[in-house]
Amino acid sequence: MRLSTRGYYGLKAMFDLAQNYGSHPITLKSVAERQRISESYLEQLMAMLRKTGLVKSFRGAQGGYILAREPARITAGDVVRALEGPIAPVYCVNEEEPRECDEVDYCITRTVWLRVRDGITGILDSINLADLCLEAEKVRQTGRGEHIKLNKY
Amino acid sequence: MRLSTRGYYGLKAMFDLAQNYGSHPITLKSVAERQRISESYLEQLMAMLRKTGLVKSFRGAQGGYILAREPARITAGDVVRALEGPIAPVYCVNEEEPRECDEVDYCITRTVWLRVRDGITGILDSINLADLCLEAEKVRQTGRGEHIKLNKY
DNA sequence: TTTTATCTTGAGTAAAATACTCGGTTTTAA
DNA sequence: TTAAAACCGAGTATTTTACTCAAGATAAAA
Ligand code: FES
Ligand code: FES
Repeated sequence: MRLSTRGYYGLKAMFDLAQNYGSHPITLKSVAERQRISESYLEQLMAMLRKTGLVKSFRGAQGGYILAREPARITAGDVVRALEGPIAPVYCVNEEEPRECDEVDYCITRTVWLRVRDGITGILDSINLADLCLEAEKVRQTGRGEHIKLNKY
Repeated sequence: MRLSTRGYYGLKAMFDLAQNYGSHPITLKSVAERQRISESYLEQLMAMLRKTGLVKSFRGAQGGYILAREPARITAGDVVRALEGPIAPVYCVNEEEPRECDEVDYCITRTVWLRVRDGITGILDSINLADLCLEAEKVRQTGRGEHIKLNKY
């Protein structure tokens, strides 16, 4: 029940861009450094994010990446779907092309995965990048107190 | 964001045992047939379920498996954890041994995964095998109407 | 115009995880 | 005694993950 590092790194990168939203393009290199992601790996992720229209890129010197729209209009769900494909704990409840077992009689368990999927998507779709920036701002002001508390896990 | 087939098959198998709860031990072979799981693969899964104390086994002729306790006291979360390990969409929010990134400053994204994890565990822990049996019973009585509706996905 | 910073593309790959299979051993009810 | 089961350990093909690398395209700046 694990996300790959694509979603993990990807959300970090998008959050980084969100925090720099409104200024000049941000270079992949600087994102990679701040977020401690391999530069060449992040290249691939950014390519996916660009292809799905979540970021815009500018080539050449002074180039870089910016969010394709306001942080408030990009959700964590958008990012995860761009990098990991449709959300589905198991094949038969895939968001896009669900496949069914042969024997419907024995598919009661499917309702479990359906509920799990809807739980996940509900949460991911309810969080946008502006929320995260706001939270970061709060953490910065309270001297990270709040964040430390979260780290009890 | 996908479960492996272990959790998928495992829940099916446990549901099968739950439906036969109270009678004689059920052979692995018959579970495998009904649920269309490879017999030798299911062997491994049952071994894991036995080691975590969710099922009891009886060897020899007329042997088989039974649930180790009432269906109402076994949750989907128990089954998934037994087969896939602690639930964690990303490493740093692992239920058991969370690892943190080096830079707490950039860990706002962690709160997302934390919420996702709690969403998943909340759902999985709230569903027990007796619930599923009840649902199956309902489906059987209403001629599967309800189940078909769910399959719109 | 040349240089340099940057994105872009495609190919390649090592390691891990997945989803199994198989053959043999042990146990136990009939 | 026999046959039906669980048990065990090893092996393996395939897929996925998590990268790396090198060459090319583009555009701003010198
Ligand atoms: S449709 Fe997937 S469990 Fe049956
Ligand atoms: S602790 Fe995992 S994203 Fe920072």
